[in-house]
Amino acid sequence: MLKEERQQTILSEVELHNRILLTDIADSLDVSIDTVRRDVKELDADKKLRKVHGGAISLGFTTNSARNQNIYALDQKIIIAKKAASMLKDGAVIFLDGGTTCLELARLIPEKIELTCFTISLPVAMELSSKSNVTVISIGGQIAKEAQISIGANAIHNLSEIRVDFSFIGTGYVDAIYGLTEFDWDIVQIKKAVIKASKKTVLLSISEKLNSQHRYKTCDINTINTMITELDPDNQLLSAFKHHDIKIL
Amino acid sequence: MLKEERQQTILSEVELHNRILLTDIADSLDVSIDTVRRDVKELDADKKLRKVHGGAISLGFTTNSARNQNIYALDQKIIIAKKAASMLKDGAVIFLDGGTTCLELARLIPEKIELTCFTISLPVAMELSSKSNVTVISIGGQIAKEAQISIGANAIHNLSEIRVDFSFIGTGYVDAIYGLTEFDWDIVQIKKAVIKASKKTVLLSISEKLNSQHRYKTCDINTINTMITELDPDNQLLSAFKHHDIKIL
DNA sequence: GTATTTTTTGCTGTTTTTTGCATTTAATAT
DNA sequence: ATATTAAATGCAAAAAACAGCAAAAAATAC
Repeated sequence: MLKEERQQTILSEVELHNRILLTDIADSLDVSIDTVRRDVKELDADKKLRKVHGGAISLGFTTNSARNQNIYALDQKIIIAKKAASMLKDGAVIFLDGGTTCLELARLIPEKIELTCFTISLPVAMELSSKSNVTVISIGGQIAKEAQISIGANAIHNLSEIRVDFSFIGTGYVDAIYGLTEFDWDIVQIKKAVIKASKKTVLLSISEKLNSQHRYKTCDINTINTMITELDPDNQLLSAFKHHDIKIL
Repeated sequence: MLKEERQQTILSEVELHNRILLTDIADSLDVSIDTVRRDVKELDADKKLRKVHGGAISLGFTTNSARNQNIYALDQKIIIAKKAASMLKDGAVIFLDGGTTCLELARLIPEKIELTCFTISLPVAMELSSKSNVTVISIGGQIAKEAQISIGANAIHNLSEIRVDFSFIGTGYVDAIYGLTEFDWDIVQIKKAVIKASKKTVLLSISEKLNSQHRYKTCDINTINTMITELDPDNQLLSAFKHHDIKIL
């Protein structure tokens, strides 16, 4: 690999993630840390990025508004994603659901944690593919157009052959009594398969969805091991869930 | 070989692959490294490319790989995609490979043709999911980060369980004698599985890739049933392929 | 046609650049 | 404070660039 090419890669990684670790780059480019250090030093001298202890950060760190599309309740979802990210342990094997909250989580996965991540979501897989520390495995199947996730018998079968440490899932509706419910039958089947394939299931949901239900049931609320909302765990709105054996973050 | 001719070759190689190594060029053109060095030096002085230590880089090469929006030779790829789209029949079951040419084909699939489309490519699957007339099935597997396609044993296994009418594939390099070759071993394995899963295989390749080889072989040229380039089928450059049992579009 | 000049090309030895490793020094975390 | 991690430094091997030279090829002159 050419030196110039390598530096370009480093630069685009920095632009993409706003910050990088030298060790990550060295690993993903398969060169020594010294080489990366020297590259970053040069790029810093050329004012292409800013070198910091252990890594580098993008110059235009503030003006990264391009990505901020119109995701509903993005701020809340980022809060949730950050809480969820704090649960990630090095070497873990996890599953990520579709939906904008899980997509935020994918974006916020720390660069220093090695993960193996299964997903049924095309956007999540795309996002994760830019992370050198994450091994991404896409679950194939028929694509549900709206949600851009794999569904159907094939996806369910594929899920039946794995077992992950944690799955992070979203839901259409959640209620302390009725549990997790969905508008869509196919989605329910997939989520059931996901839960079955997980040692622990983590529900990510904005507080607006609390105390709502719909026609098809995914699972009882007890099936969920951890529930994450944007609220403080002591918030009154969550009290109904505290009677169950659910950890609230 | 004429000097002009050689420099033209170097230039198109750079454009095609974004970067070249001087040693590779010297090897493939069968001239000394010094000659290539001098050529590249001249081309650099003429601002046709950028010379770097050990090789040269295309001027339009800014961001590394997958995420750069300006697709090289887009016009030619659109011509190819249009020709390929004309092969599509209502009710067909097809496979689409990764790569920018196949992505163009995905974009150009007519709205009035009902299709079932398998793919290993995340961007292709995303693109197709916006088309109401196409049933999309994603082939799961480990995601190759650069190419954003599913690779590995799981993907190959999944492919072994399907059989499509047509597969549209790209290739890194193609030659009338050496057949289809790639830079990457994993990619070769996947492509082999794709070909096996297809009744007919259609190769999409811009003409610049003709008469080029690399280290790992995907298949003989005879394996391909139809070959589509941006050129007129009668073009001289394609004559070497006419001796084989290949339909040229 | 031949002779001469110019250009091109490949080779040789030398210099420079790049890279990885080991060691020391500095910074950060616990 | 101590342990851990990153940075700086010097060094050596490998690769690439460079300069100069001579043979070959092409262009030009005679």
